[in-house]
Amino acid sequence: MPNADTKTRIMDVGETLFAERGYEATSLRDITGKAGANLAAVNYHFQSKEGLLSAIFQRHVGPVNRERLLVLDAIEARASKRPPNVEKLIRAFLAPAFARRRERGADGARFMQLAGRMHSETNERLRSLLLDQFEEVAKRFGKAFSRALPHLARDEVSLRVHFLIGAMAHTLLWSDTMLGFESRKRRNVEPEEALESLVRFTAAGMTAPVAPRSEEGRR
Amino acid sequence: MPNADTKTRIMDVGETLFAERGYEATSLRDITGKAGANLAAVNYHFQSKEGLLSAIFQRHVGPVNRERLLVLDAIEARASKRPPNVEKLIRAFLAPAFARRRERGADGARFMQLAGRMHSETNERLRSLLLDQFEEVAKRFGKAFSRALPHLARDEVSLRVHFLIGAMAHTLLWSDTMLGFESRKRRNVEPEEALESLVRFTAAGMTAPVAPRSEEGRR
DNA sequence: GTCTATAGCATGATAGAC
DNA sequence: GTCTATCATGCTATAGAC
Repeated sequence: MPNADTKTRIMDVGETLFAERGYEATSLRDITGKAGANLAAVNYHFQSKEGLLSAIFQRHVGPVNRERLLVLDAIEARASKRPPNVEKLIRAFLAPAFARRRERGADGARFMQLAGRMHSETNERLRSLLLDQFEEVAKRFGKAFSRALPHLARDEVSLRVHFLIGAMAHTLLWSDTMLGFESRKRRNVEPEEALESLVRFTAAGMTAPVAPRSEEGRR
Repeated sequence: MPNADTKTRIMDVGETLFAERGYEATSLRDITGKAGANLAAVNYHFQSKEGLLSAIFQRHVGPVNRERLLVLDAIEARASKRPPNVEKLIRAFLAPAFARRRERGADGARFMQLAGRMHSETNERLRSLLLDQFEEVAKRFGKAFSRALPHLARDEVSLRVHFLIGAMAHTLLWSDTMLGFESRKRRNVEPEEALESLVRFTAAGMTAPVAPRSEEGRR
């Protein structure tokens, strides 16, 4: 959308470059140059580089997280007393992010990549951008997974949720340019295909038995 | 080790800062300052900032990947004709990285974090640093997983390996300062505990049935 | 092998005209 | 709201003395 107003154009380009190269590796000059805007416009509209990232991130993550919570509401209303189904919980968590990609085309793909990247961001200030946005989702889904997996220790559930998030973040970041693991050939992965496969994988992982199948495989 | 020679001190500090803040966010001045070395020393010993990262990375990843391949050799020798056991393959891939942490203490923990971070590096030049080092491991383990999961399509195996790597990378990056998913309380996770849990999770994921349990959970 | 000094350029941010 | 010009600082890298 090269005809959008300056503020939007900056956000669009910023989204692309932050997603492709990362926050630190992208300069405001890169962004304003590509957006056909003046360098000073970033500070005028967003106060700072961090402000720009924040605005970009919230544009997508707000709707995605609202959708996640809506689906979770529906699941809990239907399950009411019984513990919720793990695969449904996982799908409620993952599908809205992948759906946004389908709905928004290139825009959505860029957001997915940026979101994946933010999960490995360790800068405290940038990280709290992400954590603030996820506070309610984290709390609600954490509780739901604990209820759905009552036989697991709390810490074990927490670990497994981290694995789920890691697998998701990696998929969001790379599914556009995924490399074959054996050869280095690139291939694109359809978001729907990646989602279905990821749900299967993580649902099996979350519900895995606590006691290892055999304790001799250790060597 | 504040008494090591300059070259080693630079590598140690570089490892710490690259792991904590990322490559782009760390300057050579940060490194040489903390290492009590001269700014020019980096270029003298390592030619460039990239050269330093490369040296740091190879110091650990070489031994880890050699160990991975040794264990894989043993598994394939024992299984010979039959397809190898998936959980053993996973353990062969994951355990050497976690073992290095146990053996090397703080050094190993820093390396784990750096390694986790490299998996979400998209800079082509830095990324090929990682891919070059992993070429043989990727090829051998890719083949082994395909043999161990003959009922799955090649692309499905490849996707699942990516999920495995994503879960691993996230765990390597965060296990030192893992946040509870519900509350934001930090807690440290013992590497052994994380490894065992990760193996269980990913073994279940890799061996998950292809056909979804029920196709109505879609909504 | 280590130092100082500096080249040469990029950075985020802002002041102030229009 | 957009521009130019510029500040102050940071960056990687190198030349050359010791």
